[in-house]
Amino acid sequence: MAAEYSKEEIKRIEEKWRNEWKKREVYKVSNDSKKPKFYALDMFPYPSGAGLHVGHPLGYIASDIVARYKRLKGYNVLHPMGFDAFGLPAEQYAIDHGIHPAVSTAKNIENFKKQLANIGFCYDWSREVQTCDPKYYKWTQWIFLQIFDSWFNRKKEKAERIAELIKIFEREGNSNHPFPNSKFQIPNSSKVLFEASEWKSFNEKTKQVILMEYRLAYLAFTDVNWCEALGTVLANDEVINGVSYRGGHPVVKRQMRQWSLRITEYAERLLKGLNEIDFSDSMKEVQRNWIGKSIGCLVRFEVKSLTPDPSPGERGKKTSEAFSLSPGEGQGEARGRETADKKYWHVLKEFSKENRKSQTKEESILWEELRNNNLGYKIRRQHSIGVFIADFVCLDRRLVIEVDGDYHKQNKQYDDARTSFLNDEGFNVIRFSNDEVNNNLKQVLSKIKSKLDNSPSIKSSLSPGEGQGEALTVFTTRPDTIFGVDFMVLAPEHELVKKITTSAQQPEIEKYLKYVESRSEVDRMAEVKKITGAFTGAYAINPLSKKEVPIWISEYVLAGYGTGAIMGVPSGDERDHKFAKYFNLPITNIIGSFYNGNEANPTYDATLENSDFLNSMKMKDAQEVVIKKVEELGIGKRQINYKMRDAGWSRQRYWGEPFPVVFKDDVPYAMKDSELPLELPPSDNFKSAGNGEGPLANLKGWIDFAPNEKRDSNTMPTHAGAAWYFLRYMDPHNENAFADKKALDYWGQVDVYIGGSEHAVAHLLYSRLWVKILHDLGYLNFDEPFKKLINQGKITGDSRFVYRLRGTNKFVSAGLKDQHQTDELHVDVNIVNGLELNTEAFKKWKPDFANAEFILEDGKYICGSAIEKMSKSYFNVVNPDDIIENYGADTLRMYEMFLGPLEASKPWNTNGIDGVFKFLRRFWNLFHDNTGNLLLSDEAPTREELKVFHKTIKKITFDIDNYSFNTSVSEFMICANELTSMKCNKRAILEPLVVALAPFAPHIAEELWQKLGHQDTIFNASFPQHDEQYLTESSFNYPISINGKVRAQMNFALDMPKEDIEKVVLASEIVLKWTEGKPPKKVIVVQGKIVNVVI
RNA sequence: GCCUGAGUGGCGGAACUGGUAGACGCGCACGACUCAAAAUCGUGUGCCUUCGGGCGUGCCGGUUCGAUUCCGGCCUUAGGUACCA
Repeated sequence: MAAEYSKEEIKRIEEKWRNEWKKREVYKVSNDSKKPKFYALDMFPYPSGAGLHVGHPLGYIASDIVARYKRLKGYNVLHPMGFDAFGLPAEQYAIDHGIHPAVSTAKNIENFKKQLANIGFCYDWSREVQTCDPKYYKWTQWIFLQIFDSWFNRKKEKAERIAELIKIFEREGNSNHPFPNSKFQIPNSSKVLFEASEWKSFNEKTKQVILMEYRLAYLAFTDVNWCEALGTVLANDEVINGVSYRGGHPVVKRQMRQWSLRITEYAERLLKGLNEIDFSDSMKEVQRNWIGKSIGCLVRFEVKSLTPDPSPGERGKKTSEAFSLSPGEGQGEARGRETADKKYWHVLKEFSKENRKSQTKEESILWEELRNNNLGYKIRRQHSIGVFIADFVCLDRRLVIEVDGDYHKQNKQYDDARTSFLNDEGFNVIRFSNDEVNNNLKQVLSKIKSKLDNSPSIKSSLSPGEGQGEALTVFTTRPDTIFGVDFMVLAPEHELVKKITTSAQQPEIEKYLKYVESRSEVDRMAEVKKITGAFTGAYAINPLSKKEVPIWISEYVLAGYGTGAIMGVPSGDERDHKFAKYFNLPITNIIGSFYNGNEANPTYDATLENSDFLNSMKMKDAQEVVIKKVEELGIGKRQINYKMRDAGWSRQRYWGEPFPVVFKDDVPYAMKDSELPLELPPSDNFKSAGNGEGPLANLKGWIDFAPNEKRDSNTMPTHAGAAWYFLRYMDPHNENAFADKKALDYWGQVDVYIGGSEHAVAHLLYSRLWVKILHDLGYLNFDEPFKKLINQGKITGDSRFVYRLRGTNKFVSAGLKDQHQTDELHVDVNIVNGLELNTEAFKKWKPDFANAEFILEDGKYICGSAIEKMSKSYFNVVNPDDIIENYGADTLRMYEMFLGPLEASKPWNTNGIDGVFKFLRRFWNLFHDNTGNLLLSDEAPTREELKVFHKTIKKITFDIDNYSFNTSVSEFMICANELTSMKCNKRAILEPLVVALAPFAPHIAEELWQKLGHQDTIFNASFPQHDEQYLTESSFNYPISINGKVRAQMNFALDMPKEDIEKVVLASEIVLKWTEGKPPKKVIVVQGKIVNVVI
């Protein structure tokens, strides 16, 4: 059986083992094993029509090596593969070529699998998943429904079932769990809170609308990125610089009824989770930026030159006898303006004054307890709300506390009317009898306290200006600069703009609003730094300095972030500074010499000036002081904001998962588990149905499938299927659950996940979200999917160019091109050897070039070159199939690893591949004599041979554990070189060495293993372990350096004392030559490392 | 602008917590085999050099007996991100 490692032999070996592995089911993985588990996962590919180029398998090879290595190390290894098979390109292809996405997708998958098979991966194909398979997406839909059936309990910071929420509403209303979206109000009401009794009185639809506001998957009108050309909505991360990431079509903002995932509720947990997982710094940073947490402060500014035109109308009609309700007495300032009906304010004020003077005994008792922040809340008494005067009220928590005199007892009807009015105004009412106050004051107070504690603070939930007078609330991360506020800026869309604009400024504001409206997202992106704006005519009063500053509107303030309003601090903020300069607004310097008059300085280090009580304070310290101050004054509070928005989850597309819901009376209801999957109906019309409806709307019978019952015409984004596929691999054929609990618990987290960094935000965040939700609902015992993530670098292409003389069919060699007028053309890298063009192949390459003529240099045509991304249009694509054809899969695998660190991006250059091929041949030859016959010796290896072996195993084990594959390939080469020069053919060395090589070059290893006489696959063997005893040395060759430069080497025993070494070194000829006999300044001896003589 | 990486021979890249810079491979040069070429094998290969040595890890400076490695300041480059207050 003579054989050399030739092209034909490689083909034979590789094909043989691919078949044999399949036949013997070598890579089938059991869920039932006593071994420790290891889960090595690749990002599953989207099966594009273009097929694989050499860049694609890079990560797959790395994970394959890890998987095989871990298996040899005694782990039960899950290493699956599947396809992210729903998606836009297949659908676009269908529209362009009339081929159904299911057909083209299946064909592409077939092709991918063939290409992958050639490389010899150890995937357990019996676990393959395809996201477009109804058996798979049944569970994508099912998980979606679990999310739909969940809400986020902020108190517990976790998801819970909607049934749980309904119980809470039935018990206590929503005061402990206000709407996640502070702008939402109960339908047909302006209220944001409701009582248990009210919940019960709501009709079904109202209840459903309210519940929708809590669901983690919800349907709502949202601002979406609408791409007219693609006829669909795109997620924020699918829009780049105002155009679609695929195709580069313009994208505009538009309001549409869309499914969204309430990922914002998980912002903090997604952020915290990053600390527990092993992702690269840059990857974590990208996610942190995306989540965009900023800590700051809300501050309310009163609007001054407001001439309100209150329209009490309805309210005024309600009982006017109300004025005389509560007898009372006391002092107190007139803050009622904010809640009182403006028309009656002057009357109410008088009543309040009167009342305070004649307080009941019980009221006095309670007031003593409530006043001066005794409960931690600011309580006012005899405060007018609308046309009523409340006994006590906490404005921030919107709670009215009343002590009923005898009058109320006799008139229950009256109390109800009053409660209902106060509820409408957004207040909760809590009542106590005189008896309770007299006899059980403690309980009364604790009831009040708990009610207050559980009510949301209005400062966080109110939109600026809402409810109370006209005021606007800003969000700032720099409260320390509040004395530097020179103007206010509102987003053009801000609701207060209409209310505060003076008639004089009306035309200007309207003109500006028109301008803003006319600008597309693309325009805005392109001119981000352009300064525009308009003055409203109104002024705001700085709550701390009392300074009046003008209120402007401008595009640079975004409606969607913070409160849509900012305080302009030109000395400290670049944008504010430019704005002030442009519109000639004054600039107050609060940072002294830190401000140079020309540009803003956002420093935190300055000592404040012109800042009243903050003067001579460091900015850093002033931040806390100001936050405390505004909280004390009740005009602001600490606030955390996130940039991240909820994730749009609807696509106006055909080739995706249908939403498993049924609309009745415009309310979506979950389909039953037994009705899943809701299969994608067959269709040949993939064009958008217009009106923002998806292509499914073309199928009228499917959409309106029953009287008064409708389906959703949209489908889910590709992220849906990809958000949980790693769980399905654990138990891919389960028909009763997305995966069996036992399988989920056994496999747990993905131990290593390898894939491209382009999925940093979308896929990885959504996967993390889905896992967190499933964890909260009790399906998983882990809440981060990926323990470790590695981003393989991109392999770039090495392009070649030819230079054509303008207007001719003559091509000039690169070195001479500067002498002519030429056009640069890409040429197929496969017909260029190094830089030298194969001119004959070039003539055959394209008909146009059949008659090409060449101007050569030194008899050769030299091409130009450049590193670019690998792409068909650059003709620089290298197909792995071609490499395998010439060198075999083992060589391809090792060469891809040898190219450089896995995470670095690097250019592909096939030239170096010979080195790896030669190594494998040399390795093969160690086992054979020069006629190709197996020739092994059973003699005991020498100490030198053992040393080489153990050194190699040590290094390779270390390198694989650290994902440093390029250096392990080097180490194998060194080992093969050394053993070759020793002419080592000892079985005791070579047999375990084959096992070590097997993860990298499985085919050759398996063949040699068989030749060594083994029946079973090499992958059931054990990875060799190194033994330190063969590596310990008794002496060391010390480098002797003089003034840090190595001048000589001297061999000393490792246990030789420093002093002795020093003596010998100083006495040596070489050192004497440098010291010229003078005593050295200093001698450093580091045992086992170095000797340094300083002279 | 901001964030995160990276800058080492002709090229891809090594160098563990500061300790012989350039492992391994490609390329190149020379040699062997051959009539010759290819393939293969062997030797050499950071730069300069007056052959003593000098200079060298993007640049400038610092710490140290000793710095690719640590610190400060810059430059270049890749990727991410952006009127986010």
